[in-house]
Amino acid sequence: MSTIRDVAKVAEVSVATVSRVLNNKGYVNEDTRKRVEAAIESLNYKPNAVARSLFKKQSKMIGLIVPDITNPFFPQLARAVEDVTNQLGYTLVLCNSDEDIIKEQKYIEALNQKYVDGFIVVTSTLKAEHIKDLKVPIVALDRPINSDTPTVSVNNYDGARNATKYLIDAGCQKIAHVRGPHNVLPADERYRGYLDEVKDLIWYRPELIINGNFNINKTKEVTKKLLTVHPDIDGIFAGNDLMAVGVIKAAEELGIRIPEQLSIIGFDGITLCETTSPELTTMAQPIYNIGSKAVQILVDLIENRQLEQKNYSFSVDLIERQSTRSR
Amino acid sequence: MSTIRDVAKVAEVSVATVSRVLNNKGYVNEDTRKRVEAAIESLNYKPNAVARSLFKKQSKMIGLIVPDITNPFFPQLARAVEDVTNQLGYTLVLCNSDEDIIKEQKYIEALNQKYVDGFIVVTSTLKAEHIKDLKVPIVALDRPINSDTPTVSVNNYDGARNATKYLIDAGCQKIAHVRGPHNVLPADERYRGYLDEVKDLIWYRPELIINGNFNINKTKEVTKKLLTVHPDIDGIFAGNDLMAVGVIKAAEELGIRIPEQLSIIGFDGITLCETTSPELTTMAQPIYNIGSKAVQILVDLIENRQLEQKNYSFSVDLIERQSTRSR
DNA sequence: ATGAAAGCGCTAACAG
DNA sequence: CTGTTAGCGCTTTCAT
Repeated sequence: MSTIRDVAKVAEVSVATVSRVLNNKGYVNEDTRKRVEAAIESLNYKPNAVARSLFKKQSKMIGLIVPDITNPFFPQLARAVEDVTNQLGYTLVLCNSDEDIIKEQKYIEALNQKYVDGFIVVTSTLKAEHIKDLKVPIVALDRPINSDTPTVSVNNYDGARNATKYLIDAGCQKIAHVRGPHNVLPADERYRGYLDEVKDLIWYRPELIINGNFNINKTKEVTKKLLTVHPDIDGIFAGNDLMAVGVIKAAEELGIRIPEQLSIIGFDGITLCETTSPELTTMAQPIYNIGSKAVQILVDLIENRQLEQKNYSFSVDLIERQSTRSR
Repeated sequence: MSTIRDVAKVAEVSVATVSRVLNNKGYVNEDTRKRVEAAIESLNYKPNAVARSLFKKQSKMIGLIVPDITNPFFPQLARAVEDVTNQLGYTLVLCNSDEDIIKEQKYIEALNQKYVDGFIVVTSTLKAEHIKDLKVPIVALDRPINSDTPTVSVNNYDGARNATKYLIDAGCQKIAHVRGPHNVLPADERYRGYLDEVKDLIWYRPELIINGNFNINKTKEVTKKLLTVHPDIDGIFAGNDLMAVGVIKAAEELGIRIPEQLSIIGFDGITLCETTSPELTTMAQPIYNIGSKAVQILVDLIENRQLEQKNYSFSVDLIERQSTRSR
């Protein structure tokens, strides 16, 4: 590993000059630049990122904190984030928080000590108070932290209304909703969307709403119970795709045919939708765009560029597959 | 952000002493240690990891290079790797290579400049020559690089034999194999296992082996073709779970019932197996253990500990689910 | 047991 | 246009 001094020596200039050509900054004569470049080449010199970090107090790294990369929504997001992070010259540090505030804070602190330049976080536990004296920018993904923190997410309320409407339009006469965990904003919003769409319909009853906790097996259990008590349910809007899978499993075990007897629509648009049988109709988030936008915003913030917009709310698209009757 | 100097000042000692208590190294009087600790506490001092890195030439970070975190095998692996990395006091950098040697090399170089302490790589493209002058340890995961590089993987050959045997024992009379890409060792080994198990059986023919490239849709296509030409195939060993899903899709479209008419067994044991209908029988890798072991080895290497063993080959376990007839 | 000082590799005044 | 130099915050000889 050669250093900037070695290069300087070979090129017969000072380290300052080498630094100038390295960073394309300040005046440097064309000939000496050539010499320096030749020296760099011949020594196969690579600048030391750590030394640079120490001086600049930034590391060209960003931290991504997700609840659990194992949840199939996150790999796609992480992929987008990693791609763009990299394209913009940064390096991605991945952290799994398990929705545990302690872990989140430990990660943030540890990465701060490494001069990480910013964070992208998916969290329901981290609040304004926890990040108030963070000196680097942070952007909230999927779930807002507070109004000061730039957020990129999706219009869950509208998406949920549309999903529900779709089921109604497809002729469903009694539509249930499997909601996600309380106090996870997207789950709450999707619930609200469903409710506002059906609350005035004659068949509506609060018992049609059950909690699947964004979890397949939990959903399977509660759905089996629900379908047993209300065998006339002919449509279910699941608060996410994972829970929609749970609904499929429940229907299967009860011998209910999808979509003939029961239409199911999910939410998120993860690739898992295409591997189930029947394949899942869903309200798809533009997952890649969301991740990508979050990084762009973060890097704008890091590099002190003006943000055109602080919050981005993407809309969600219906993808019709086999789990719903076509209208 | 206070520095070690601030602490020294408050504790009325030299920075050297502070450093000693920080690192629990060298002599330091009990009283002064107390004073220093109090100062650290009162200033809420956190040592600067970058400065430390610069001096020590190591960063307490490790790089994980996988083909694509979006492939459902990798999130589970990444999760294990991240967990253990973290438990051992390191930070994980995630890289998606797309099996592109150029990207792999770019990542390695970039991380080297950050003094990353070691790498865990899943690759079929990286060869000995590419890593020969890497100064930090590297461990190969899932696929070996060369005999010098510690490797943790699974006994693909035996697993494949057992998978095939299982189908035979379950009464299948004509068993096909959907293999993964050539020159990806696990795919080759699984193919070999299948072949050795069936090559002497009277029904065996080379046409029973098709290439699904570890890809769902490709597999669906080739399998449909195969099943059309050979409608008497009653068992398929898919080289991984993803391809097994493709097989399910193919059978579905052809109206072939699983497992009554066709038994399917996959390989890997990803969680996806539990979301399909029918749920997939598979030869499951101990994915978490594999990832975990890889990190342990890597950190042993980083910290100059003697390796008990350089290569680990885990065995693979049959998990019976709904896609195969029970014997 | 403690402190002074050099230096990890780089950048950015500042001088010239 | 180029060089000298002082750090960035930490660790580690080497004295004392």
